[in-house]
Amino acid sequence: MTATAARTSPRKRASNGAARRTDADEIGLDALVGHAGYAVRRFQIWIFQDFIKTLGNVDIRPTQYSVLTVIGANPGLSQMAVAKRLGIERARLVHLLDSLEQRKLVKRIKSKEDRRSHALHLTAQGATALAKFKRLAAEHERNVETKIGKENREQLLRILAGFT
Amino acid sequence: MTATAARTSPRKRASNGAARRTDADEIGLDALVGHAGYAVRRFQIWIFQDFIKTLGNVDIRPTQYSVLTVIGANPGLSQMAVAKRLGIERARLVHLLDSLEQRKLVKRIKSKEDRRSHALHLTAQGATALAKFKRLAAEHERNVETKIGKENREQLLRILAGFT
DNA sequence: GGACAATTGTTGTCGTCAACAACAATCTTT
DNA sequence: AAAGATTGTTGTTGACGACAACAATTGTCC
Repeated sequence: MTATAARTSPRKRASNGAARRTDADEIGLDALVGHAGYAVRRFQIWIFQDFIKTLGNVDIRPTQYSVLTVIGANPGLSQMAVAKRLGIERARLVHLLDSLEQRKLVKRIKSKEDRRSHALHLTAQGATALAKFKRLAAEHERNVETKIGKENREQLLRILAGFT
Repeated sequence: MTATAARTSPRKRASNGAARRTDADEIGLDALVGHAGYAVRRFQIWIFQDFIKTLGNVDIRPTQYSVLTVIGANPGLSQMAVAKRLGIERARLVHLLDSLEQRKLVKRIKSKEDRRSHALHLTAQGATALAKFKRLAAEHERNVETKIGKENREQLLRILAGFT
């Protein structure tokens, strides 16, 4: 069946169909090449791994970094606003903030205007920490440049600017 | 409340620091803009959601599609080879194949050459199903084109070709 | 030829993450 | 005042990546 040139063929392919190139890397992807989603996914995994490794000493993951950055740039936002801006669920943000608050990087201040919501702020410690994180994140960004090239990275940012 | 210009202050920022632009979308991202990882992540989420929605009727997710595609293009591969080629863990592939085998799309054939390994093949049903999946995937790919533009999509594929 | 290391598929655990659903407290609307 | 919407919270589910351990089998090395 399929593309198997079975039986009498000189190329080793057993009748049960076990191909003998298991270890080699010449495995075709067929339709997968040309799928943007596949390439983007693989690249996203690589980029996150590099981010996690580069910020490994300070133990900050990409999502945590994005939360800290938004709060730092917009002090006083509510959890709902941060979640909506970053495209994460408010249920998920609760745990993220629990962690960041335990580490004394962020504080929740009960709003007097809307007693349902919390105003989010960096602590003093959080502000200085974020400055360090940003330096490491810039280092990570240079790794990306090295990987795909300076112009390619800029083109990528232009192409995907609408998703930020 | 939200847009309420609170009490006497002209500029809305209470003493507790609750900013009054919770619902609006003019929230700065500061350092996040310029981070390739953030843009790529957001784009990847969008693209996967569109894929899942477009292939929703046939209940096929991106990872499942990639496995079927590779097996279809390279019949007889071992699980190890497929896992390595797609960059997924062989432990994870076990569950994926369990599901696909239950749905009669894939079959594991015990290899006689290496009795540890399984030769992976599409079933006849799996082959015809994959043809349908590919048509739907092509439709999804057109959605991507519509979203970011034809040339941008092609540039993206060129830039990220090294990760496939 | 036989001990030892490596590989393959499998099972299991852990942590991240998206998607929902439900809930109490609190606004908003009418 | 009553009904509806919003905010933060808790919980569940499932996909996914990363590890670790294991039995069966193969490869290697002496």
